[in-house]
Amino acid sequence: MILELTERRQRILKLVIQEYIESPAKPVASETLLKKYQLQYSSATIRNELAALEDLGLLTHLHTSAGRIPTDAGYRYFVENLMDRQALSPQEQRTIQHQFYQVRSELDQWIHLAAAVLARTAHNAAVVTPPRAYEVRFKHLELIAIYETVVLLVLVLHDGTIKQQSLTTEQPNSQEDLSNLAQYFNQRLEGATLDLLEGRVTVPDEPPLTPFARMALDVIARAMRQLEGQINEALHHDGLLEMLGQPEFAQVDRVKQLLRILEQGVGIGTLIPQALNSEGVQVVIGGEHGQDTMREYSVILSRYGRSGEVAGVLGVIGPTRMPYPRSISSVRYISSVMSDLLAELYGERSSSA
Amino acid sequence: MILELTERRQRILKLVIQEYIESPAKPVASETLLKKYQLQYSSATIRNELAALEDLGLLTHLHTSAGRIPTDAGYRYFVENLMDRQALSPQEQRTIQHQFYQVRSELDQWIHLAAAVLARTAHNAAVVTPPRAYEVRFKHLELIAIYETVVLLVLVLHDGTIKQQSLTTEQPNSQEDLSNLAQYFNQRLEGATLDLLEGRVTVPDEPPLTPFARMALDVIARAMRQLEGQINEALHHDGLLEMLGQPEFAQVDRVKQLLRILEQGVGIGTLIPQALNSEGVQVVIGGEHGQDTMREYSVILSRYGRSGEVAGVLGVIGPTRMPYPRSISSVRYISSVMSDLLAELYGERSSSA
DNA sequence: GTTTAGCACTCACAAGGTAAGAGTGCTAAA
DNA sequence: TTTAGCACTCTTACCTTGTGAGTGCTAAAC
Repeated sequence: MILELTERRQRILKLVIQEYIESPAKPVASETLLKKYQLQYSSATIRNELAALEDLGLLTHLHTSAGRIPTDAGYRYFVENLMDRQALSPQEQRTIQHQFYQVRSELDQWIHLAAAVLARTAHNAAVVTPPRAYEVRFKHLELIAIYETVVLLVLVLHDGTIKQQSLTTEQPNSQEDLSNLAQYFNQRLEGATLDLLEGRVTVPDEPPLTPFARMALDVIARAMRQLEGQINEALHHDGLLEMLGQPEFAQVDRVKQLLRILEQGVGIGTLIPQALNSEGVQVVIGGEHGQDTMREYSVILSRYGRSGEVAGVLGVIGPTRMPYPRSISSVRYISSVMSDLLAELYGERSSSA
Repeated sequence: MILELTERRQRILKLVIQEYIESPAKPVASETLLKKYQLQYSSATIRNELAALEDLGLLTHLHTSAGRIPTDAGYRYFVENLMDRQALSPQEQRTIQHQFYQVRSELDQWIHLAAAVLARTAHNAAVVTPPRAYEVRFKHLELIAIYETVVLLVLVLHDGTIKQQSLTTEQPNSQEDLSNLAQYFNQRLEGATLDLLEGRVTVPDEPPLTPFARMALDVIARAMRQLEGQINEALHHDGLLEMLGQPEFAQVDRVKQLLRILEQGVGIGTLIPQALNSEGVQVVIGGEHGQDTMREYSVILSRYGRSGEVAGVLGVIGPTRMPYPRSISSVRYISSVMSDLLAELYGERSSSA
């Protein structure tokens, strides 16, 4: 649906939305607009225009004598046509760069930092999935004798994901035997995908695997299988506290809803794989995608890393009344920073944003 | 302070507290007690006794014509003297055992499962710290070439903790060189504490470390230093959603308080190291320990694992009005299950509870 | 001395009623 | 097309009142 709006209507719509976002959440009255932004026409004219915008479905009313609030369509129009697309200030960019620089070598801190920084920058809740390769591939195995009959298996995958498992054996193991076995696996399995594992180590003309080696292989296969479909489960979030001050969350029911979205991925489950395969920043406003759970929330997501290689998703979740320009800039900028980090780690195949 | 209460007063106090916990959070009236528990004395007598218990500081009033609610001291008396110390039902124990059995070899899942199970069993928020050794000791190092000049360093500590770091070098590295260096470190550093690291690898009559080896050693030292004081930061929690239905959290401010406790460790920071060095289940009711933040919350903590060896802390946090018997049983049982898991992993030095 | 019936008293809470204020929508004139 | 003016609507805050729950006290009963 393409809407042709007169310049004046565009201007008024934009002001209503900006005012509503900053007020915060107070319905916007014609008189307020007139006074605050010194418009050239009277409040009656503004009222006429507001009524027109309401007929177009971009604004609504809570009751006859209340000011206007934007509809989902109104926000959508704002995001696509009216919004000032300003980047984060150089000062903020430097601060963020600096924070990431400090943890650049600590892979397990990345997503925590990303979520924390994003939440604080966008003033909303943030979600981040860890970077994962499109395909799960074996990289390295380590077997460490922890205690006579207990072995710690550390599996490193091609994208840097690490899984640790413990194995209990009948007989005591020497570290030497374990290291040899690990080396054997490392030589044979380098780069293997899940379906290649078996074939690489069980070759017709060779002695079969020992029971322990068989067990280890099974554990590796199971771990890799588990990681294949795990994107949603690994959703990390931050910034809940940031949001609870907002008027939308004055009643606890709303907080519960939000928790279900953030902790259990209800409602954003489908959006994440979608964002992983898209370019640029995705904005979903309210119930646009037919998700009833999300009717009162907006989600701004972006992939970081490179599609098909190692990549993850990060984004912001908040009430539909959210500062879109700032949120979008934040998501865009932080995803570019994360992309650069990944590029550094996996070689310069990726390009900087 | 030792309080001598007549049997009747004890009985009434116990009923008031149980009723208040289950009502939920409704002040308890004399008439209610009489009807619901068919006491042998009249409501007037009960009122006299209630007034006496109030004089002793075990109960209070919100206003003259309101029923009684317990004070912190009342809860304390209840927990120490009146509570029925029932264990979890065999059925529940089996379910919990079963859940832990399923992830017994996946170390990184333990604390997630523990928090989830504890929260659901105790119907409150749960906190769990990962198992950590009293002393941080080197166990194993792995250096993996990820990309020409990028190396993934995987450090395994003696307690099973894994840290991953990336290193960037000037020159490309061969996996063979890396493996050799790792092996060299593994031989020299086995079991070394932080202050021994340096001495083990820089021996007077040997060639000095290569720049890369020096860098790796620094990273190891930094990681170990970081882990030394990290108990609080690693606090994992679950069950927030579980609690929001309770009347205590009807207003969002309370939710914010709770979040600050769970996410930032405000108010429980000191309790955790304390629990780590104590035997048995610790119960802190309301502001007993002078923590103003915690005035309206109770904490039930227990160590799991063995003091001085590998151990962690788990527990329950809720409003002072919490089902103490059940929470305490849950914490006790799950800490014993976790202790058993640890014992299995690190040998039979620990005893089952 | 302990228990209990009886009753006055207190306080929270809900219901109803009113007034004030914000803001629209419409009309008619500019 | 714009705008002044005003009636109308609806929310919100505030008060008032009534009701019910529940205590605390007193005086009689056990």
